[in-house]
Amino acid sequence: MSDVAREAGVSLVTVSRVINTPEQVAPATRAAVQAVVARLGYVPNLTAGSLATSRSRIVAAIVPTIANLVFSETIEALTQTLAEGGHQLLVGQSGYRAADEAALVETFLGRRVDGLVLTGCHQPPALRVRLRQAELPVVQTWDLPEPGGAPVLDMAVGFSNVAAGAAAAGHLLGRGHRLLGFLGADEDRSRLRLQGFQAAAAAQGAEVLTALLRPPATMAQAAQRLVEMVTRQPALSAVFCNNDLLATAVLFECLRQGWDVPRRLAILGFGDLPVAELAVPPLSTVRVRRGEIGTRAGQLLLARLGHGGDAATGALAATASRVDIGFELVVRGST
Amino acid sequence: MSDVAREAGVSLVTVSRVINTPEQVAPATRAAVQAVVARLGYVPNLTAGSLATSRSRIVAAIVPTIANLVFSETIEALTQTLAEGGHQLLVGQSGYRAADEAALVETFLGRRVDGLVLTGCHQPPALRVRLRQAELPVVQTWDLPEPGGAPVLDMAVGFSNVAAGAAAAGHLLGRGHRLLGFLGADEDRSRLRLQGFQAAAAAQGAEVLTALLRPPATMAQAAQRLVEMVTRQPALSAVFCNNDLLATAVLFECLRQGWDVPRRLAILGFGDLPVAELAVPPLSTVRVRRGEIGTRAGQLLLARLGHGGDAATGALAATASRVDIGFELVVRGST
DNA sequence: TTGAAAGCGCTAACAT
DNA sequence: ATGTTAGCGCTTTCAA
Repeated sequence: MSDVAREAGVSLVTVSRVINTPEQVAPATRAAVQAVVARLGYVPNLTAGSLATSRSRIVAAIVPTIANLVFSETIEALTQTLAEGGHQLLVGQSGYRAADEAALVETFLGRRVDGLVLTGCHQPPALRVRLRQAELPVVQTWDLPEPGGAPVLDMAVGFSNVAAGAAAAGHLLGRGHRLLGFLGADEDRSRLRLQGFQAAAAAQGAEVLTALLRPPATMAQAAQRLVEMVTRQPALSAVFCNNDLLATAVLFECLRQGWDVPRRLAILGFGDLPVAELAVPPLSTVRVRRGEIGTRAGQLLLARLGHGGDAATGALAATASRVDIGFELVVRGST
Repeated sequence: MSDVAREAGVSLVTVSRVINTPEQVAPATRAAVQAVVARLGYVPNLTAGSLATSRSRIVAAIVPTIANLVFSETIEALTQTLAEGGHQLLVGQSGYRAADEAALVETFLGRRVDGLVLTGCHQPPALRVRLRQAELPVVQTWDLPEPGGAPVLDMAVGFSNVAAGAAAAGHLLGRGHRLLGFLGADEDRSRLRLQGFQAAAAAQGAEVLTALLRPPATMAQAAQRLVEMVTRQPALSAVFCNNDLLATAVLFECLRQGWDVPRRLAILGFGDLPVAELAVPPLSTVRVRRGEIGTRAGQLLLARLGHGGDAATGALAATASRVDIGFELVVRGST
């Protein structure tokens, strides 16, 4: 920067202003400095800027894994939204392990990230305390705290997985099924859906067979567990798969076994991934707007970080800091 | 840090050493400092550290989109590998747009990232120059430069997409098909495969019908274009889909149309995603070890950044800086 | 084994 | 509209 200043015959601050607040610099001076910047190929050091302003323009997100369309679409939208606000995204993967999540948070705090996006709302107490005292904008995503549970840490975007599970059961019960299967990964959100699913089934005196797969749940596991379930309990007539990919695996397995879908076995998926609509028969599923979770999370953060916002806007954002994006039951041919 | 130093009765440097090179500090001092660190909940500011050392411990990666299993699995492995070496990953999405890619590179250069991972090896000349003069470790991934094309910028991990396309055609031709279909997104890697595919077909006097979908290619587009192709050219007996998801869409469409797979239409996929093996019939496909691309890219960077490496190791890494991970034709029931 | 001094490259606050 | 001064929080000499 001092090279540029010298060559342009101005001081350091002027160069700084040309880069950050060009409108504050006289057009002639600005043009001269910009010419030197271009000629020298000068790239401002954002690290130094961050140190001076104590704002990194970096946001971190922690997801269980990025190799799952469910999360990657959220991250895609988040990256996009943040980029529009001039922020970059640092990604961390917890692998569904709480210890890894805590370690990642620690690293990100060290980087002085401007905000943090977490997956889920069931952080261990120690981590909750840590985040509180860090006074860092935090958005919890994907689940929303259930009444009576731990409150929102700061901001949250998601929906009630318990309600989604209940809606899934409601649909299948409405179709006359009395023995339901539940196939999902053994992780937070899936268990919440199971909770709602079981409660709704129990309320109508129906039974639920459960298969929780070790995360990350694979399609092969799903197909195998399905066959086991049906073999052991031939009365099983409907299964709720906690992810459309698992549902697709189950659908193919039925094709292989010669089981008619939905007559022999009804299949309900989750997520409404592209495959759901195109499958034969098309999959009934619970639609969740994954991208919107990322977009809203990004917007909440940007608002908090004072993008085009005065105090009033900040206050507004604060009131709306718990966003329920809901879910939608999409009934197609598989149920 | 000065709070810690004062409380522990030592100087700043000592605290710094306890954090970065604890073995250089006397055990008693070390323990005392660590106790204060814990008590105060001190988190070292990595931004300040980066400024002082001019090493950010951040690597950036640019992919077309993260919401595609093809790339997200690479990113997953890369994140993992880098994390083991104490580096974090900043992600950027180009959306298949060269201008966005260049803008992202500029931002990342400003962050003084320690390394950069790019998708593809067909960067525009201006960007190539920029990267050269930045003297930044760069890994190009997914394609490897073809002989006669632009050389590797610095390091590369990938395979020959042209050869993969040729292998795909070779397989279908060997099955006796004379009129082949090609279904893929209109983007670099897909076009390279098309190139190899067409060349191999032409060499045996076979014809190729091409459908290039605007990226990101959707399953719905694929199903629709397939029907168009088959309707117009009933002699079409085999189609190479440039992604197993597109192949799955095509497979379902055949089921819907009542076209037997592989007898009426043979389907060859690309990638060997989990769905390929479980589909009915299981999809023949071209297997690419997506995770390994990320792992190897991460290893190349860490080696270059001097992890456990002396000059000799650095030299070794330099010689092996073009890694061909190959591909593998997996023949299953769909061809 | 520990410490003092001098930056890293930038920006905030206050001049002018 | 532009400049001066004083840091941001750490690490790197070099010295003790």
